[in-house]
Amino acid sequence: MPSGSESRRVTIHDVARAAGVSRQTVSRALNDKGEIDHSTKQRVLDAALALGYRPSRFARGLVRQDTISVGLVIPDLLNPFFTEVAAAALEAARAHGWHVVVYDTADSGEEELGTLQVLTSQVDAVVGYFSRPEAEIEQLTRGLPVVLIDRGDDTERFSSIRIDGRDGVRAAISHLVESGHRRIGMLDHAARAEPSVRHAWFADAMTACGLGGGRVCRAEQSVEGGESALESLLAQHPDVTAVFTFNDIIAIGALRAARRLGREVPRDLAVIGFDGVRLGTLVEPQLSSVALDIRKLGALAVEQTARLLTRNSPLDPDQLVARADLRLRASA
Amino acid sequence: MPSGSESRRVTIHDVARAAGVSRQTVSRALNDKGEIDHSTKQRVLDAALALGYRPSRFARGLVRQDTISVGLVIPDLLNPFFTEVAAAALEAARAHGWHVVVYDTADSGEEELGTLQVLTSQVDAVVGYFSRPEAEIEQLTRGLPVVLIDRGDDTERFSSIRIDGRDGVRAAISHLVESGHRRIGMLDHAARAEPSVRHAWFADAMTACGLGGGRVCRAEQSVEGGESALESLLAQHPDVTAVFTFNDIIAIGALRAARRLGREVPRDLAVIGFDGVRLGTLVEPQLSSVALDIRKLGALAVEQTARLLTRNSPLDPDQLVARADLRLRASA
DNA sequence: TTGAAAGCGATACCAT
DNA sequence: ATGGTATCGCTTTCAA
Repeated sequence: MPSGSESRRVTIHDVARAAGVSRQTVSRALNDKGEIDHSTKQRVLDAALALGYRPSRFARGLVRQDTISVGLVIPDLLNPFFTEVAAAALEAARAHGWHVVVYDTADSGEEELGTLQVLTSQVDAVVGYFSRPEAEIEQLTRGLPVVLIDRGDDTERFSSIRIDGRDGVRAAISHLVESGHRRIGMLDHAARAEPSVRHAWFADAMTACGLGGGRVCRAEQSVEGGESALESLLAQHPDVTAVFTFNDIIAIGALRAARRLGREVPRDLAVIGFDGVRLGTLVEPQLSSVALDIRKLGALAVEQTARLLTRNSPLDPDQLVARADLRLRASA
Repeated sequence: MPSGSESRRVTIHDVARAAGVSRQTVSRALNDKGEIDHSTKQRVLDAALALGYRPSRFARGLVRQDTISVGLVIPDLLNPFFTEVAAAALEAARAHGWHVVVYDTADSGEEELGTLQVLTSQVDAVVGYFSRPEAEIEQLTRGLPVVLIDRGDDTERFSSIRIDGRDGVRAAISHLVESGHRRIGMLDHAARAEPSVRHAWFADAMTACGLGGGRVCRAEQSVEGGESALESLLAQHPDVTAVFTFNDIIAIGALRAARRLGREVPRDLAVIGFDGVRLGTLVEPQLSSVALDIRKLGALAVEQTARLLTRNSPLDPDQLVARADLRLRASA
């Protein structure tokens, strides 16, 4: 068996002893305070280096109540949309000098719970995506500032950054109709039992355009999910000439499936996604999308967190909204 | 002006007083220890809830020396390769029960320094990408376990996960040659002054195939960088029929530029990238690449960190290697 | 310039 | 079942 490390932690005390000074003097030397003799300081620094001393972040945090850490909870970092949200949040948090602890819940409710469990004792605030009931989250976070992102409409207890794509989706459908499309389908997400809010916007827009409910298929939130969903949709409704999707990743799947099925986009099938991820500009044809300002979304979430943290006039719900607007590219 | 929060922190002491018990009893109630009367426990819990009490993570960390946090330093989270590395590291870290604090250095040496500065007092180990000189990193991390990823060859002081793509690149070039290509170019990265290690592999492979040095252009690590680099390359050497690129993101830029220039891939121009990011399967045509097992890369980095952390037989350099192998798809 | 002592907020150990 | 006391490692305050 390997010879275990039975080495006790090197503390400030050890350094003090080695340098022949008191602990306070060590503290002074290490923290670049004035009021210390240059040679003493050097001696302390040498001793610290020699012993491999590192201050305990806990002990230090205990006395100097500064450093703030926030937990960022993301369902799936590999989903480009969430990647962008994370990057945006990271950037905004850095401006505040915060440390961001990132958790990927792997799109699983259980992981979410486990994450929440360990997370809460490690951070000063929580930002991110949660699918569990509010009561559950509340119980686990007990008093921690929490900012949810894109949490449907059931957000009573927590601040939530809402996404408002109603007008954007309306514009998307209008555009399709003006382009001559009549049989328009939607690829909704499949995560929950009920249709998504985005589906509701879609349905409203269809109605507003004098069209029926539209054909809907459910899709997993992945490229593959989008592919098979489009296949199902077209199998059931071969006459569909345009699709709106829950998000861009699904749309990109639809693009691929269309190609495979020999439908040229946008000639034989128009596709409009939702989110406006960068990835949409890399595929061929470039993806039209009801696009969010994702950086602003992240900044908003962080801003609200900051206000909650300082108990300083939190933004109210109608300021916590990120609008999504139609951004036309090549796919529709 | 907003009425500032002058509220002192609620401590275990306050809860104890409110519940009419001692602090220890509060601790018991909150940590689900046995040896406590049910009604007492309930009373304590109620008091805690009422006061909005949250244990100090610092105080707790000080006495229970468990929770481990590692800092993950990434140059640019929006670069799909780094996204994948981050996701892989996150996953591996979760298995250890670690918390991962993520820092995006925005590809800037200065940010890197700033990050290192604040980071070191917040984590128990550091993993990631660094471009600064080792001596500088060492000075800033002083004794913290550090695991570098893909740090060229100048890695004396730290553990580093090396990427070995020599054979993979050789295979790539051989494949091109066998497909009839003779004039092969490379789009190297432009971050540093010297050519990259990957360029050296390229040059060696070219030599081994009896071809000259090949035409090289520098590219920024972005799709746009790849686009303009390919344009330059073809402007200077219109006779080039195949390119190998520093990484996939640049290759994808090359793909786009080729399309714009009316060169069909792979017929008029073969393209092979490096990294093997998922994104490569989403573009058209799908990207051939000298591909890494990125999850393994992340797992390896975390594994070594764990060993360093426990001072438990760290892996030696030749075990810290991620091989990259040719993965042929449609672009070559 | 330096040191002694008093916290910071929790948990562990040992009494009771 | 509950409370007293020591302790974790550091910084701050105040004397010397």
